[in-house]
Amino acid sequence: MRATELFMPTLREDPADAEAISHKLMVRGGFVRQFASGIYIMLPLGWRVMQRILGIIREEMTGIGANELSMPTLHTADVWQATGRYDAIGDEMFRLDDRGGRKMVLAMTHEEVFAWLASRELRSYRDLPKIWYQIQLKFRDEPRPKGGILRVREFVMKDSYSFDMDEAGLDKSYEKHIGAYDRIFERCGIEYLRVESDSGFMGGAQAHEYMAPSPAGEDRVAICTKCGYAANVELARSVAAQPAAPAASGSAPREVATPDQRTIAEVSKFLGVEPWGLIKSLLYIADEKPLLVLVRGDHELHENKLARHLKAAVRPAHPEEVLEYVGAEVGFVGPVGVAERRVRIVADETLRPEGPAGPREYAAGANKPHTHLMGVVPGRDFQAEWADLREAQAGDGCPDCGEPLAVDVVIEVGNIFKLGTKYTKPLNATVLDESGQERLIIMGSYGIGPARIAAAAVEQHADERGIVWPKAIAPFDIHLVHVQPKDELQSDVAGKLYDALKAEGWDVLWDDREERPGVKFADAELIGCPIRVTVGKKAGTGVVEVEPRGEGGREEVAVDECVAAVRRLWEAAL
RNA sequence: CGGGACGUGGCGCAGCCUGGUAGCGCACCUGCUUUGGGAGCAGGGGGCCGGCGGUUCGAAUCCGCCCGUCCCGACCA
Repeated sequence: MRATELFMPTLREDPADAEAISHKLMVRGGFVRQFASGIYIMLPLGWRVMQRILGIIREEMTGIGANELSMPTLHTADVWQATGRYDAIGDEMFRLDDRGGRKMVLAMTHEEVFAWLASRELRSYRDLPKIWYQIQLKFRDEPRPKGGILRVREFVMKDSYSFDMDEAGLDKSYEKHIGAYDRIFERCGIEYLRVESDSGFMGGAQAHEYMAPSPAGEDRVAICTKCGYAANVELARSVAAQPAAPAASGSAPREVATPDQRTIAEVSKFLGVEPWGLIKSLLYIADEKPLLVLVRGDHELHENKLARHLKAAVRPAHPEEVLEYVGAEVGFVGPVGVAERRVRIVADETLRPEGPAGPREYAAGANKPHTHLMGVVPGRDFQAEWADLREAQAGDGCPDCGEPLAVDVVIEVGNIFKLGTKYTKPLNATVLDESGQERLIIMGSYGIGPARIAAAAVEQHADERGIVWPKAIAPFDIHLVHVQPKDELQSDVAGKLYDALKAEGWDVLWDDREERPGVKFADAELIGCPIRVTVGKKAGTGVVEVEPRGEGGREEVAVDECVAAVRRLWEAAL
């Protein structure tokens, strides 16, 4: 394509409201424009990248026998009411009424509609297994869109759904998706991890997320480089790294005055006790009842783990509630004596007294103003229920092999869930088995965010000049910079090269604009096509330049050898 | 939802504190020159200063409310 025919609005400066590298570069490079908060326009370059990614996805989905179809994005509320999600999901769902007053929603995801279709069309075990997928818009009224294209309110998703007779069939469909997904992310040229994840409100047994490491990400994963354990920190298990607190002495807890010492850091310093010798006591509200949550002082509570343990939504208590329920202000809360106030106590496993090291003693808040207790022994001075509540930290031991874990910041680019009958049951999606028995279909659901793949690719492959696209998903394969379009000789060479390169099957962007050379070079580096061919002043002597976008130098080649030189660079490109 | 910031030609910003009817760079249009790293000169077009209300002789500027956008946290298949 000729640049003079292409809508390619590049910007010299970073947009003021962009923070993430991918956001800045995709706006500057003329790939996307923001329409409203969390709602983006895909410009021609951005849309080409999307199509490349979708092409790879389609090939790999076809490869596992999946069928593409297209579902509505405007749903009647009834299917969502049937599965209970109409009420379970709050403001994140866009809701509207039709002219007759019927409740409608914009699709956040499509389990309901796929299960509805399955319930009407799949009748026999002979119809299974099936994998259906679509590439379709999703709408989510995110409380806080951010990171440009990373967290938005309307976005394209590839979502597929598997339908099987039994768990064994589901396992196979799940494995097929793992294979396809591994190949998709590999082919797209991004670095990724497959990690264990929380099945969240999707429900279901097993779930993994595909994560692309990037500082622009919003999730954290714990990974073990030795044995391969990898999990989202919202469920990652780990072995606390820091040493245990002192062994319990026989004496009862004693009060110490700690004027104005509220935080772990303050109390630790004031009492001369390391953070891991403290108990962090956090008052939460679950089901409108108070709940004291305990973790060791050097640990962080992960609220999802708490919520999962309780099977209830939780929120931190307000300061007034803390005062009301435990009788002390925030900073002086502790576990001793709160059970008598009918406050339930849940404590992290690390504090459990039955460990190999036996009971330990800690310092904790005394539930009295400006006072802490020392020598508090879990199990003796207070009782609690035990659960894994703490967030895995870098340096913790791997739960499987004990090696230190690393924690990476990542962008979620895909996920896979074993759903079971969570959606087929309420929508009554059944088939008859060999014996004529009605059986619920076992379902799985599998998503990929193509725009997030693009953003992750930019995050992972960019330099100070612009984007360095992996070759499989670049908007064009070759950027043909025609330095002097008015020069007839150059035009002749550029035109011939354009045809020759296209004839080899490459997509070529021919920059035939009347622009200064500097502008063209800068745009080429910003847009980031894998290979640049420059037709300039030496074209008269039959010489042009070829250059890969990443590291690697520029070389001069004869016009006749240009295609071969490009092919060599193309093979070497990521 | 809690905290913070911002809103002035298409883009990036100054002006606001100390009220007097809007400016800079880039982009855009015309002409000439220039042409291998975001050109030069000359001329030109474009802004109800986010909205509403208030104070004032007079508001981009002061006050109030609202809207929008971004960032941190919470939240989030």
